[in-house]
Amino acid sequence: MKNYHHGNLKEELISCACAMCERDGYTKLSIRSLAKESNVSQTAPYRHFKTKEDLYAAVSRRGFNKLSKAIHVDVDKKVTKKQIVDMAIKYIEFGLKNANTYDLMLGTAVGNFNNYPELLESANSVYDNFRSNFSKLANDTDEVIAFKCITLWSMVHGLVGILRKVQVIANEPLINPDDGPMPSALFIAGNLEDHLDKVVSGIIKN
Amino acid sequence: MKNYHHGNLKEELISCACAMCERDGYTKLSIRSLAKESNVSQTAPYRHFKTKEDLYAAVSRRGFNKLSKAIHVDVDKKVTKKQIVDMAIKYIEFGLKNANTYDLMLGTAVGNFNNYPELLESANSVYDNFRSNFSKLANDTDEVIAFKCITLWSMVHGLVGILRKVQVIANEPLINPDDGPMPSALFIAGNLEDHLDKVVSGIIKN
DNA sequence: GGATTATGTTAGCAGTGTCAACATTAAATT
DNA sequence: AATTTAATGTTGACACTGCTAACATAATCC
Repeated sequence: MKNYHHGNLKEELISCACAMCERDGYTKLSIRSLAKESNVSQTAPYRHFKTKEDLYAAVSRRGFNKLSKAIHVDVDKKVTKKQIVDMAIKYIEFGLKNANTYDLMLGTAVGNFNNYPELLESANSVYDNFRSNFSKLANDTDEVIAFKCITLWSMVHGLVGILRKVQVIANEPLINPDDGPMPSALFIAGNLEDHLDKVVSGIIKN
Repeated sequence: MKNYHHGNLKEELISCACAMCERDGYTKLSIRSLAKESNVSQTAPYRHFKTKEDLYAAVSRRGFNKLSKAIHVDVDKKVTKKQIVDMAIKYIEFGLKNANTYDLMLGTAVGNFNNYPELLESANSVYDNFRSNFSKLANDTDEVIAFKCITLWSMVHGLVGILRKVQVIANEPLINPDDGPMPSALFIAGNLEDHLDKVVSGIIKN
């Protein structure tokens, strides 16, 4: 046999898993189907991921890295309120455009991030975007900044979850139920900027 | 055999499933383990739930009913801002105290609530608490009320999710990582009232 | 009371996570 | 360079899962 050893299987597995996760949702992602889609034997992935949670962690990490890049704002000293609102919108857009992956990232499939230092690092880098921006907005103590971060992060995280549910649950006329989640989300996102602006105003007055 | 027919199996299955769901998480809840725990054959539950999603929907519905009761405020005409903040705190407490069930309710395990009219009704009743309170707080149009509801719901939903992640991700000193999620949540919840107050203030100024 | 329906059981399929045993290649050591 | 060792692949197997079909029993309806 020529390529008994693949050479770059781990990378290929992760890429493939990321694609499958976003395509079908992480619950449909199985190690066996991943192996099949990658043209290796059923148990080959176990050489690189001891458990399914390990695989989840790897996919999740990619997601956090992507999210971190998506919301990053490159600024030197001062940050304006508008830039924070922009970051919030970028975050929400990521969550809606990568809904399946986002579910994995912020869900409970990976129980404890402490078991996956690299994942923890990537998730931290998302948080650092929040902290960095808020610290450049005003001269607050670390504790106040942390509270602001948690509050805004909760807001945008909640919006990602609720915007996907609300058209089903609330049955409100402001969202067209015939549309998929994306159109309605974009619709709201357009008007949401004002709301986020008000919310952020409330937060930074702390 | 005496009791070949159980008589009240569906109810018992749902109760048992709710307990198992909250105890082990909905991902660990299997129809077969549920059957075993209920002392019936493996496939007996299928007489009452055609698919696993049907079972999820039943458990989720119980959760929404419980949540709806938990956040309900009985008022006649006027609602104060404090009462809205109270409702928000009650919501967050529910989400943290029933974390596993909450994951099921607000997650994607039940894909489309429209397939489960009773579940939809129960979820709607939660939303109605928000709407009812906001409509008694100010004289807004339906559209404005809807936006306020979505904003606040997102806030509290997000907090439920983030408060459980943040002690791991953010590594902030304000939360003791040795504590379980409940103590840290309660700690934050104590100080959170002020923050929620400000957020609600921002929302109702719309 | 007999037919129909509801509700239970047993047997079995395909798919899953995971492990053990084995095969082959790459890397490290002497 | 040869040999040992480690890394990485395969096959086979076990227990568990969702789900269906075929059958058994009990409750209900005419």
